[in-house]
Amino acid sequence: MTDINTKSTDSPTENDEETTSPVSLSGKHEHILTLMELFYFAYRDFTGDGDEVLAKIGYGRAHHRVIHFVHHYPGLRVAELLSILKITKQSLARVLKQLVDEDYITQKPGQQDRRERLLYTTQKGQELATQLAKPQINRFEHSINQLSKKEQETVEKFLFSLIQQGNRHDVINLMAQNGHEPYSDISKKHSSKSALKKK
Amino acid sequence: MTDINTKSTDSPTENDEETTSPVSLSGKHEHILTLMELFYFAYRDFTGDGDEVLAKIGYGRAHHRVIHFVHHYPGLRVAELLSILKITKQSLARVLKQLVDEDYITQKPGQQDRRERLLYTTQKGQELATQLAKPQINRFEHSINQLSKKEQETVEKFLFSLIQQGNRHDVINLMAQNGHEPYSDISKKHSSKSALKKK
DNA sequence: CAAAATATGTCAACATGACTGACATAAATA
DNA sequence: TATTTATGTCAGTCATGTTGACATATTTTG
Repeated sequence: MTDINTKSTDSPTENDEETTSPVSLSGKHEHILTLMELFYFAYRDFTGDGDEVLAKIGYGRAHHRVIHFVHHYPGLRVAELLSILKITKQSLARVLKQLVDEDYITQKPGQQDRRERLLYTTQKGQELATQLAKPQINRFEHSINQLSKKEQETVEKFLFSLIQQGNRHDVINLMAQNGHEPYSDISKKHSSKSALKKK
Repeated sequence: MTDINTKSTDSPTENDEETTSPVSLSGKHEHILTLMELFYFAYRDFTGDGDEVLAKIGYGRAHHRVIHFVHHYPGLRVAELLSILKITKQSLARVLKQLVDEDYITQKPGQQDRRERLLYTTQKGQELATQLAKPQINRFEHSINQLSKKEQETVEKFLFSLIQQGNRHDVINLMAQNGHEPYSDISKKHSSKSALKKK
């Protein structure tokens, strides 16, 4: 009941047998749903940022993600990348192979464990990574600059807390590689048995 | 310079011809990059929430998105859905057809404009929508509950500001259908020529 | 040291969900 | 009446995800 669509007259007058009562049954969580949608819209536009550049070289968003993480975490192992992206080996192999073949990424055996193939961006890869990152960084910079330091921390805390419990250690460990301090509550104990970290 | 990977000994000693200097050349925007990654990880886990339920009925995330928006905005027009999802008609048609055929969604001609096919969830569709929403709502609720009212507004403002300029009106107009007030700065003027709103 | 475990790569086959571009219909509008 | 609009549909293609099996090199373990 109660009509919603200010837009097109809605309120199915006839043949409303099985349609729902227009207004959000979700009423109770209306505010949360709205926030979820803002999150969705933000991500939708965020991921679109690199598309033009990618299209020019025949790459997709999967390539973008790979090159981003390899660029930001040089020496990343394949297993770590898989854990970050949460896709299958085969899925990664396809895009990674292209990136390696086309000289955006190189692989080097680890020194301690020579089974590992540590990933690095080449000069060419760095240039691409930088180009792809530009619009996304701008987007985030504009948004974050409208916030106070304290507010920025709030956002950071919020985003971190949205991450699946079991994945937070991995994220912390990953980011620690670039000198980042842990996040609030989580980093109290644990820190070993991560799916990301080495052995 | 400066070594990064605490993990596996990195620092490519030999054959480091074209690999990059390990540490983030991105140094300047290190903090922004980290925030972007948190955003990515949060979204990654958020979207995974419905997977089990979806798998049981042979649906994918595309179905989830469609049923979510139709459920939350009963009477949605196809054109609005296309504008929300930013995919092509054919892409939408495929999943929408399945949802209609399998009685999760029904279509009714608009009263004013009978060319329109207003979308509504059926009883069955509502149940599915509710089930799919549950884990995501829980995720957001937990996170948002850790914040003060003021902090919640900060997060909302931040997410909204991440949305592409040209798309913000559409989002506002869409959400207004469920009685939501505009967001901060943006809603000063404009409000007509939206890609979403009716004629 | 031999056996088991690990890190990675690869192959074949397949599913989902995007895309393009063309064309059709019904209904609203100029 | 002619045009535009909202929607649907067809054919074909591509990007990216999946499974499961198997191969190789290397490290770790009993």
